[in-house]
Amino acid sequence: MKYLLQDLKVRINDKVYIKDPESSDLGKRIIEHSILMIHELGFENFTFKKLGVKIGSNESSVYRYFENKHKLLLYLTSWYWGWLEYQLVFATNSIPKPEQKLKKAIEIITRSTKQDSSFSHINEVLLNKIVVNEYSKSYLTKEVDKENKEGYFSIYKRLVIRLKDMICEVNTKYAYPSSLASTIIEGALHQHFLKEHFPSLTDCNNKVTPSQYYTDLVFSSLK
Amino acid sequence: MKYLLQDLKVRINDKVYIKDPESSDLGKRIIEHSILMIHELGFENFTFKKLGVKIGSNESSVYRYFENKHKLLLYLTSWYWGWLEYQLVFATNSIPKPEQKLKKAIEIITRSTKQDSSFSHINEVLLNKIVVNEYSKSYLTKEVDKENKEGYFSIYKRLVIRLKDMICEVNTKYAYPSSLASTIIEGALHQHFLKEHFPSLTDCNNKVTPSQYYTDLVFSSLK
DNA sequence: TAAATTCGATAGTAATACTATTATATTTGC
DNA sequence: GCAAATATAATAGTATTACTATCGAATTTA
Repeated sequence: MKYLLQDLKVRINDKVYIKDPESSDLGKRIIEHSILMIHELGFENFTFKKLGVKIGSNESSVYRYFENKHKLLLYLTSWYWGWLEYQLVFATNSIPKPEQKLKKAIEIITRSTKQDSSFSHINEVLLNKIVVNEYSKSYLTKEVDKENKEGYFSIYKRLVIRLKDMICEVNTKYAYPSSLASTIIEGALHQHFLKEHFPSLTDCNNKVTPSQYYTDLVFSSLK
Repeated sequence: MKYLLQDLKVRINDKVYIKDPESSDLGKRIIEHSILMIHELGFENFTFKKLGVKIGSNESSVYRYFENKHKLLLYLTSWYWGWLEYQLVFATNSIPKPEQKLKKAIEIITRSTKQDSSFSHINEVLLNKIVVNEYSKSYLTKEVDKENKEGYFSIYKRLVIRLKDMICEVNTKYAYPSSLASTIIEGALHQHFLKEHFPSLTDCNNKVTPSQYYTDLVFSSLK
């Protein structure tokens, strides 16, 4: 799978970038180092100027790829959700039983990324941490409806709906499949965050994973 | 209850402000209009300069009350959680049966605020919307551990733990009471957001409330 | 009534988030 | 192999943000 993923290009709404960062060496360096720097500094303290210095290039060159850092965040998180969707489909495709399929899906979605493919310029482990810490900021804005209409969140939405469909396959009668799916995906990020920063607000720790919690939660509800 | 709440002063960690905004007329105007303006402009576009103009005062005067807008957000959200905690305790105190008590608690926590006390300078309806849209930004920062140590999130944590305790009273054996409690509180905000901006990702709408969804979720898990 | 506090006004700084221009370097198309 | 097109680096500049500092007038309090 590692090798398959290597050649996979996640297709991202071309309105989030001005010039496709996959199309040049500089573009790839922008992606690579923006992941490292956003992880290191946090999104608020990250600037294109600092990124320019880091990649031995110029602020204005970065602006040729992305309109602003918000669009860059949309690019990175879209890439992450696309990558996760691929993993989800790949891992669950061949499972015939709905229960087992859903169980696997929950596992894929709620686990924290442990290793990156270490070939490409994208470090998935750090990108996962960025999503935990920064994803909400990409939609908790005044522009969310406009950007949603333009399709900036379509990969994420597709992922939630895939999970919803799997829930429905297990129990057609369940009344809240969409809410449950969105709860799992968004909630898993939150539990990972709590584990790191507010351990008293979660039961997840070294021994108990978010996967276990959500598996229990989901199958109790669908029973 | 309305009248009781009027006189209730939510006690907020005094490190979040430089000068207690409750201690002066200007301070109260700062709180009142920052709620209106953050709701209107969103947190990112809100500045102390704009606030100064709105309250017919000066940027530098606002800085005498709050170090920066992040601290102001911490103040507002702490106030909200303190207010909600009061409502929770008030409404559940006299209920003897653990199941009914928890049911009521879920209702209080997951409902959207429908009316404000309309006496004080704080508009709870708008503040609730601010919490839905902005609360995550108060802790998804690089300073979260430091600020957590200084007690900036203690009211919120106390609320989660109260809910956790109620969950435990219903079922002592349940393995994930803290995670479930944090899921309800954070997840309810998320479902309200989805209802407004991503209706395809939730089952909540005019007819189905987050309260119903979470009540079902919780009691299924605790069965 | 003196002292202390509060507030409004003004000024100033460093950083951010861009935009514009130009010269050079590299790629590509013929 | 050369001209044209494109990409990049460097520089400069602007508006806004997020503050800090100072000062004098008004108000409160002791």
